[in-house]
Amino acid sequence: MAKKTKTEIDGSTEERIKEAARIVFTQKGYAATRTRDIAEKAGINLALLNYYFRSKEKLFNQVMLEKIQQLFGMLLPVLSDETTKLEKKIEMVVANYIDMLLANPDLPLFVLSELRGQKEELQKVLPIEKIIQNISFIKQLQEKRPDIQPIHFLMNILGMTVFPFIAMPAFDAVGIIKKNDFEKLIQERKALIPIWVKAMIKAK
Amino acid sequence: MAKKTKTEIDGSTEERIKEAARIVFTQKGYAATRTRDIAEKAGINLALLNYYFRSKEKLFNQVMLEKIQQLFGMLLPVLSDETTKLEKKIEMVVANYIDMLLANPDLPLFVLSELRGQKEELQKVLPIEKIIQNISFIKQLQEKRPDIQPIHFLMNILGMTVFPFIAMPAFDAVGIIKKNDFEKLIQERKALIPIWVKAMIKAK
DNA sequence: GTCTATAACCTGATAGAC
DNA sequence: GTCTATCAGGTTATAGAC
Repeated sequence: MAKKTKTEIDGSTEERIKEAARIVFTQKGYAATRTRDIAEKAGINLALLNYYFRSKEKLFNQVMLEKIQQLFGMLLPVLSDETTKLEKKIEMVVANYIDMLLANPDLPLFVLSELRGQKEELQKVLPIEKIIQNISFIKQLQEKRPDIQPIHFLMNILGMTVFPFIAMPAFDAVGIIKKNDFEKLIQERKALIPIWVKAMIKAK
Repeated sequence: MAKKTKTEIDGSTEERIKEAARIVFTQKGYAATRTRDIAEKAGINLALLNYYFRSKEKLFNQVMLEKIQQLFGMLLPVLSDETTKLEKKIEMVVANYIDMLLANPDLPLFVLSELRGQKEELQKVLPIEKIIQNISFIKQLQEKRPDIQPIHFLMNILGMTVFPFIAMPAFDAVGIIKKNDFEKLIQERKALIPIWVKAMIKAK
């Protein structure tokens, strides 16, 4: 049996570079990332990175579009399902989101910070008008609480779910949460947030 | 009357540089900021920046320490006051925080993203042990809900309050919120969040 | 496709005149 | 204190050999 090449083990060179780019970009951000770091992590030479992706910026844009979809793309299918009732939707969104974030803890901070000043990017990826209206989630909220803009509840759900991941580096640095306890805390929140949100919706 | 110099109008040169640094660093982050941009914004020469602050990093650290205190420093006095009862504390924290954030909308995203991987910084500034225990806010929460870790409620308050500011660039880019409507929305939340939090604390 | 060597550029920092 | 000019180092991107 012939000895396997790196490519056979880890996938195509192009994909290896992209995977390295995902890791380095999300950890350090665009400006602080050096293409040399990506090349080294991918186990290839710097010239090869440019051979495949032409430039740092083009490589970044590919990664960024993926990450944006990863962060926002999951919301729509759940929120717009007509057959699921409001309470169930809240549970599903929170549970799905938390699972995804536990697998990608630095995703939100990366996307949201790299998004400052780059307005064009998002609008290409997401069908905006459809999100705001026609999402049954919004209608369901309006039926229950016509006196409060549905966007408030969406922000509350996202805030309570996503914020711990954004603040984790700070909370960890300050010693409020040891990194080991974090996942336990987040798992507790998976059950608690839906309870809280339902109470919020009823609150007068 | 003699013509006024720039310094007389805008404050000392050192302070003008620092103010320019605050703006540029918070908008673009450390890595993406060029000292030339700061110098230009301050209306001085690049050499002068180094004359006053020795290096980009030293200037950044000064700004960063300020911003950390601005973001976290306000919490303790309110949360640890023994004479204020829980409900009132919640109202005060939310109202004070929102006012501060409206005046510094990109503060949270800046601090939280620059904090990745820099653990030392925070611990110097904040007396951590005192925060976690001995804060009457924590005790008050434990009395009402001994079955839930107080940190959950702290995260909920901060999440609901801070998250809109972190996500605003994204929400704006995607067209969910026009920038003009943002402040109105935030002002609504100033009254709503305390109501929601109180409902959350009662929820079973 | 992959490498080495290098070009072209940019950025932080300093030297030295005023 | 403030400026101009420049250095030293690092970074992206490409040329050219294999």
